[in-house]
Amino acid sequence: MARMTREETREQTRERLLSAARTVFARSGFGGASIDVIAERAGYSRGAFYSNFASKEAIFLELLARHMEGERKAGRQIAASSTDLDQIIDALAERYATDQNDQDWCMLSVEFSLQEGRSPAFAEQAAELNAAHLAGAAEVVQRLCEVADARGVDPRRAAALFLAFRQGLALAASGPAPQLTQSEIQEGLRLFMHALLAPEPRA
Amino acid sequence: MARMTREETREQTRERLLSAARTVFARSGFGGASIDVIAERAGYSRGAFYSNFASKEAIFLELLARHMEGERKAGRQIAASSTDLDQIIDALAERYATDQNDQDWCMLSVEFSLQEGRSPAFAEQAAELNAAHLAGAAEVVQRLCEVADARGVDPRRAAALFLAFRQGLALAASGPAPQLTQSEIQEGLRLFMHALLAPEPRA
DNA sequence: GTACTTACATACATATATGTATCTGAAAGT
DNA sequence: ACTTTCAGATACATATATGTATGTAAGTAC
Repeated sequence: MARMTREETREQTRERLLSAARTVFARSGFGGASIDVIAERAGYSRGAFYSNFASKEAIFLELLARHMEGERKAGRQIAASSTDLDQIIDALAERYATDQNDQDWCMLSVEFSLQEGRSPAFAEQAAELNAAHLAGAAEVVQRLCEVADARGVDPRRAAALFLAFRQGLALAASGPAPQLTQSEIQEGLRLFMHALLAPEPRA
Repeated sequence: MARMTREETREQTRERLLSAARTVFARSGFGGASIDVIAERAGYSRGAFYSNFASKEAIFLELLARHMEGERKAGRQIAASSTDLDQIIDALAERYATDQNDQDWCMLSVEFSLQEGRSPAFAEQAAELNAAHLAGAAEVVQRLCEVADARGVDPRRAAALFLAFRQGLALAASGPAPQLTQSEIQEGLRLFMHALLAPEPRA
């Protein structure tokens, strides 16, 4: 590792801080995470943190934005990976039931949502991110509707319901005594996706 | 209001503290709520609080236990109110989509769940409550299965999925810019309950 | 090579939380 | 009525957080 330029080291510490923050947030939640711990874990001091981020909220928002961007891409990719509805649904269900990182983020999104209701300044920035995230999910649903040749489905609504369900599942799966096994979650996701796309089979 | 006996006043302050705590918790969450604020809102000092409860966790657990007990009764009652599956489901969906208090509690349960993953001592007591809650929900599902004459449905699993979904919905409905309207939530709940009880209509 | 700039560390000021120890006034007992 | 007891208030000790101000060593520019 040769000598680094200033910009490079700065970029590196930023990344390290972000990475440490991700871990600490996942473990302690937004409120429970302290800047001290984040900085320490990254191998820096609080000074380094404040030199790179304005506040705990700022780094959290950046992390969340990055994660959502990644999720959007992944969702799109899976949706485009097949033309068979069942296959796509299976792939999505497996991913969301398995990916620990995503589940961590579901948990964080939860605190994020809670925070929104409390801090108006936070909510403003959150609204933007959430809208983008929802729009991304809606695109995936749209694609599923086309594949399934399902009409009369509002992609936005279905996406919002799906995201809500996924978040709830992540919570249920967390903790020392999860109420649902991974396979049950996967099965639940499949069931729900099929139900969302099916024309309501009312008696 | 005549003179009160000591036991009576103590009971009164206990209730007032509990009521205040419910409001403060709903507004600020578990972590954000301070004992100071709770006591003040109830019209007492911190001394009164500590005279009646051991800690913030203690009062939270008591509130949660009470709420879950109430929910269990309400669920049972609704489930027993009709012999028509659709009617029961509609009634349940309406209640869960409408009841603000219940939604507040869903949010609190969320923080509760998050807390479980962090504090082992907390988790121990939580496990008990959660188990009871889940069992109550499973009973209701059991009843629905009987009414629907549905076989091959695991009530426990279905109940856990339902609770997860409901919690996710409560989150989505909260905040200044809810992503789902009340009627969409109600509709979503109906859809999901029907899907849970239907024998999987795999192609 | 000298002067400037800045990334990060250290130390400080401040706020806010919990929990405990002590005090006081009113109900309860005799 | 006098004493005892206890619910609740006040004051204190302590912990832990954020954010800022200042210091320093290393990179950059002339």
